[in-house]
Amino acid sequence: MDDVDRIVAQWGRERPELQTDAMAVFGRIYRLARVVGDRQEQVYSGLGINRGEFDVLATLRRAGEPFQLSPKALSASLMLTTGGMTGRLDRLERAGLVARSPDPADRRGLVITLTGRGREVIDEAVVIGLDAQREVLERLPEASRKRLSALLRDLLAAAEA
Amino acid sequence: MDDVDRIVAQWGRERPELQTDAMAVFGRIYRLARVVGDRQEQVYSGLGINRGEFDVLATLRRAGEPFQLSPKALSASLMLTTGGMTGRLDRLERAGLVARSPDPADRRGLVITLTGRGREVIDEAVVIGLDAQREVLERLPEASRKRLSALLRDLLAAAEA
DNA sequence: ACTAAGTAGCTTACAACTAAGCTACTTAGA
DNA sequence: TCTAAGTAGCTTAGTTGTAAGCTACTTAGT
Repeated sequence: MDDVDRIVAQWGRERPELQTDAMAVFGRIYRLARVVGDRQEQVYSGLGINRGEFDVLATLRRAGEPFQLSPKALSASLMLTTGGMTGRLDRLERAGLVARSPDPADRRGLVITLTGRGREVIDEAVVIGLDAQREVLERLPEASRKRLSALLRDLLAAAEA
Repeated sequence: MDDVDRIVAQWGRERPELQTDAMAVFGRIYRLARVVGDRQEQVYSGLGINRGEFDVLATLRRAGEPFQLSPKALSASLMLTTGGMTGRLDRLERAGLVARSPDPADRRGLVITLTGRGREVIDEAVVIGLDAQREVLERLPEASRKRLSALLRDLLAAAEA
């Protein structure tokens, strides 16, 4: 009987005709996103970045050598408006973790490059962030983790359909 | 092969030593929270409220007759600072969905009451919000939904431990 | 009964986002 | 080869949150 069970039980008492199964599933998804997200925020703060900035650095890092993407590609990948991306890049540039340079192929555009320091920070951050996630996930037995992973994949596909 | 699979594969190429299982699980949880959350935001907007305001109204409604709670109880229940709750209550009061009145038992405190209009709005909102969630969840077979629900419950317990 | 500590709600300052609109540049079509 | 439409990144205004600190009130310990 956790908080979500209590919420569902309250609705069951107040509105007995309601079909509340979906509420339990998504209620727990929202809480997990918040609780684990806050935890990641904490571990990243030790490196002077927040979760949004982590996501930018990680996207550049994952792209592989030479760790370059346009602001447009970054904002599309992170589902962020271009205005929001401008702000994140301002902060990251000020911190010396990325550099802006003109796109040689398109004078409207910029190229964002991970600096050496930026690469050090993200290479460290991804390890401690994963550790924080594993610390939670590994409390479930291996078989449960496998099943959960497969089911979440199906559910995300359903949500994006 | 969805977006999350692609992200995990990119990390596997760039940092082959990384243990990426947890990333797939929580990456999908974050996306689900965002995608389904945005969807709920949309359906509530037809009633003139957003998701945060829905949560306040829902907490009052679930409490049962006479649909009253203190701002403190609301902010604790929704994991919100008291300043944030002041803002939400300002908007809801302006919209005529809740009323503030002095707490007769504690002169520091207030009692927030759902108005008649507030009750109409939340009783409608909870139905259409649940419909939006069910529309996603019911694309999974019954057995999967049951297993997923149980696994998410275990994972949330692990995250909050 | 008094005082010190705690609590309730609000205010202020600040952070980080979106939406809309701007300028500069690119590209597709007559 | 112009020109109209589209795109890139930025700016501004508005939204919603947090953190910290305030006043007013309550409560626990002497």
